[in-house]
Parts: sequence; structure tokens; C-alpha cells
Amino acid sequence: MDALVTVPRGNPLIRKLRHGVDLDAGDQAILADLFRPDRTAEPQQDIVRAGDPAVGVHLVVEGVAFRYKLVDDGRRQILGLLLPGDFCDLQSVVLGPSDHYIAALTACTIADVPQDRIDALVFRDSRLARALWWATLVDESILREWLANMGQRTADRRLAHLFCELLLRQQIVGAAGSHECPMPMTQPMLADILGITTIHVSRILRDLRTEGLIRLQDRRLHVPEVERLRAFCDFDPAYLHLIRRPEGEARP
Amino acid sequence: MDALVTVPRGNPLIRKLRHGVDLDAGDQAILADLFRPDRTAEPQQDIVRAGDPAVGVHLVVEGVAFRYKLVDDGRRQILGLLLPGDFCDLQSVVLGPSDHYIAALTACTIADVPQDRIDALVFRDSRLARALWWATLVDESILREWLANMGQRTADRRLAHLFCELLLRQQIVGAAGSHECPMPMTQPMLADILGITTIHVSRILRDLRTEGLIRLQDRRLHVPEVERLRAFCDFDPAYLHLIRRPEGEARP
DNA sequence: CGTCACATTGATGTCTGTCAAGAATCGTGG
DNA sequence: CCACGATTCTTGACAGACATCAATGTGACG
Repeated sequence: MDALVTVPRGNPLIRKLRHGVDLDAGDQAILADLFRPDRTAEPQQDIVRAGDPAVGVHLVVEGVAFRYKLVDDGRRQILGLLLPGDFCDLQSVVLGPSDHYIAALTACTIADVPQDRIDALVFRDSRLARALWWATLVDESILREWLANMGQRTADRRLAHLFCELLLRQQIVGAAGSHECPMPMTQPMLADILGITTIHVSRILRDLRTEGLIRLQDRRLHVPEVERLRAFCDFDPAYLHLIRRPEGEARP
Repeated sequence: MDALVTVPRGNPLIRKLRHGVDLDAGDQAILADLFRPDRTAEPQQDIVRAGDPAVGVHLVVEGVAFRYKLVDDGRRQILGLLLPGDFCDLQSVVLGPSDHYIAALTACTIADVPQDRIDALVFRDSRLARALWWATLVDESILREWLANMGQRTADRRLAHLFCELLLRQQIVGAAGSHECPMPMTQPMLADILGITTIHVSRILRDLRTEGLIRLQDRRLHVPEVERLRAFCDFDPAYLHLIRRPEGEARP
């Protein structure tokens, strides 16, 4: 394929954004420049803390991170998963200090993007502005789906739905095969995502396993029959807004 | 106070956005111009349907509307409440056709804003772009809080939390007093917001009532002791991002 | 005045939480 | 290399939250 592209083909940020908007070589160069690791974060280490002054924006380069809130007596709700190419706190540019936490789930490498840098993209460059808008709007869309998931599905289908999303989102950024992907969450974490207890997660996983819907091995999720899992939880990927765009072409 | 302001003081869109960004008279005039009723919608009537081509953006001028998704066998999850001054589908500018529905809850008047009009604001005028960003980011923040609410709280606290938000958000746009506000939702709707059954809503309302935490009368919610209700559900309004900005001052 | 949606209450069942106890896994240090 | 503690994972028994089924009452509206 097109050998003139100077930007790494595998850059997850670019791969992701190209699902939403067209990016020319210049755009891609700017994004590739943002996507440079500045530091690392160990599992469970906070990357953004609620209330911290917003000094800039953080971008997941490698690894998986997650948003969470603490409620009442210390119960934790995980609000989203951040994969490579996802912005942690783009909203802080406008909203100021975050109202929730972000922590590393696996060991992560993080890019720190200064405020003014983002500001320039968002409020001056209209094509990249559109790309960043697109990314936050997809995040919001995912959040809506999670809410519907939480409100209307039983715990087993909720977990199946999460697994479907996990598989697909990692495929988008090139981190998964067609039938399997990394699944770095422990059962206590799955519990905090789904709003149930660890014990119940364990029971549900057993059931999904004995049904032959999934297999977990070495922190990887295997889905022998993707269509069966999809049907089980009524997964519809529309909310991820992936207008399929063939890998090769970027219309400048 | 300042008598030179030509834009209606009570314009909910402007009132809301001024919590997030400074708007000069010119900005306010542009927003006031957007905020013109083009049509009405009866209760339960869809304003935006999932999959409809995005022809423009809709803005609630009067009344209350709500987002929802249909899951599986027809179960409905309500994903958000839209009050006067809220955009229904700002995201469609970037994302294209919506992935969920929006319908009127009470009789609404709606402003239809053409695509190119929004496009001009979002991608060319940086101060109003910031204002619209702010609005969608607050929407996203509310969504996160709803998710945490759903995942971690029992149904009675969930409902109390919803009532706290309803009271405060309506105060922001000038639609509520200090201890009471409109509460147009029926019990089946509350059920679809909270992810529980109508029957359970009825029982919880009875309990909150006998506890003296709330009173419902004529589709209005009365909260005799706001602090007690707030403490009951651990409501923290930070997620609404209301940096208090005194009514009188707009720094141009 | 009948209809229909909304609201209320009781009896019963299912999903999920809590409590309790082991077993398996993993990183760490001796 | 093995021992150790600390998580994680698993299973069982029981309890609580919420759903389902059923019946009745209420109010708006044609």
C-alpha cells in the first residue's frame, strides 16, 4: 500500500480518528507529534485526580487506563476504559479541573500535552478541531450505551456487552485479533464497571464459560463464535460510530 | 442592574452558557438569534429519531425533552433530560445520524438550527465554539454522574439524586424556586430513567414522602429541607460545573 | 360514562449482595 | 529455589433489593 505515508501506520490515535474524519499528511504529522510518550504510570496509579488544576491534557500512548468516581462510603464506579489513542481529559481544556479520577489499569505510557497546544488545535485548526470533537462525542456516545447497558440488561448480558465492546475497540486500534483480545481487568474491576460484586462477576464468568461463549486465558479474552456472543447481549456497534474507512485511503 | 443589555435576561441558553464562558453582547445576540422557536412537539412525540439523516441541530426553547434508547425486547432507557437551553443533537454535526431517540416529555417548542449555521459557530468563532464545547462537555459530565448513580446507589438514593439534579438544573435556567420545581415525569418515565419498574418507583416515592424528604403536588416537586435530601443521596453538584457567575456581569 | 393511562398495594419469585471459608495465583524476599 | 503474604478467584448458604403477577383505585378525556 501507499508507501509515501511518513507517519507510523500503527499510530492508534490516527487510526482511530480516521474513522471519523479525513486527515491529510500534515494533520497526521501534528497528531503523531502529540502522540509521544512523556512518562509512564504503574497499574492502579492515578493519572488524573479529581480537583487537580488542569495543566494540560493526557493521552494514552500504550496500555489501558480507566475513569472512575468514588461514591458515598467508598464504592467505586468505573466510568470508561481508555485505550491507546484515547484522551484522558480533553474536557479539562474547557471545564477546568476534572470531577473524576483516571488511573492506569495496566502499565501505561502517557503523553502530556500542554494546554496551549490543544487550545491551538481546538480553537484554530478546524479540521483537527473536528477530529477532536469527533473523539469526545464518541466517548459521550459510549457513555450513553454504558448507561443503557447498566439500566436495562441483567448482569450476564452486561458483561457480554462489555466484552463485545472491548474486542471491537481494540481491533480498531490494532490491538486485537478477530476472535481474541487483551482483557487486563481483574474481577474486582469488572465488578466496578458493571456495578455488581466481585462474587457475582465470578459466577457470571463461570456461566459464560460453561455456555462456551467466552474463554479467558493469560489475561486474554477468546470469543470462539463472535456472532453468538453478539446475539446473546444484543450488541449493536452503531454507538461507536465507526464509518468503515479502508486503511489505505486518506482524502486530502 | 445593567440596563443596556438588549438580549432577554431570561434567555435560558445564555443563562446556562454564561456559567461556563464569558459572552459579550455580540455573542449573546447570536445565541438569542438561534433561540427562536420554529415548531412545537407534543408530549411523547419524537423530535429526533435514531438513524435519521442529520439535517441540523435542535434546541429546546420551552418544555422538557428526553433522550432514550430501546434495548432488546423493547425495554427503554432514558439517557438524559433536556431543559430549555439544551441542544438535542449538537453531536450530529460531527457524528452524523443520531444513534438514539429524543422525544418531548412536556409540550415543547423547538428551534431548528441549520447545519451550516452551527458549523460556522463551532469551527470559525472561537469564543462561541468554546461555549458550545462547554455545553456538550457538561452533558457528558452529567452522563458520567448518571452512570455512577446507576451503578453504585440503591433505587431510593438514585431517585433522590435525580430530584436534586432536577431542582438545581432548573434553578440555573430560571425555571425553579429554591425549594420546588416542575417535575413533569410520570412514574413509568422515572422507572425508565432509573432502570427499575414502575411499581418500585411508586413504593420508593411513598417512602421518600413518609420520610418527609419530598412532596409531589400538581406535577411539581417540593423539597422542604434541601440539605437533608442532598445528604440522603450524597449529591455533589460539582459535575454540573457551575462556576457561580453573578447574574449582572459579563466581561467582554 | 366508559376508556385508558397512571398510581397504589400485596404476594411471591429471581437476581444480586453479604458473609464466610478455601483454593489458586503471583510477586517478593530469604 | 522455596516460603511467604497478598491479591485474586471460587463456592456455598443466606438475606435483601427489586421484578413479576395480580388486583384495585384514581383521574383525564372523549
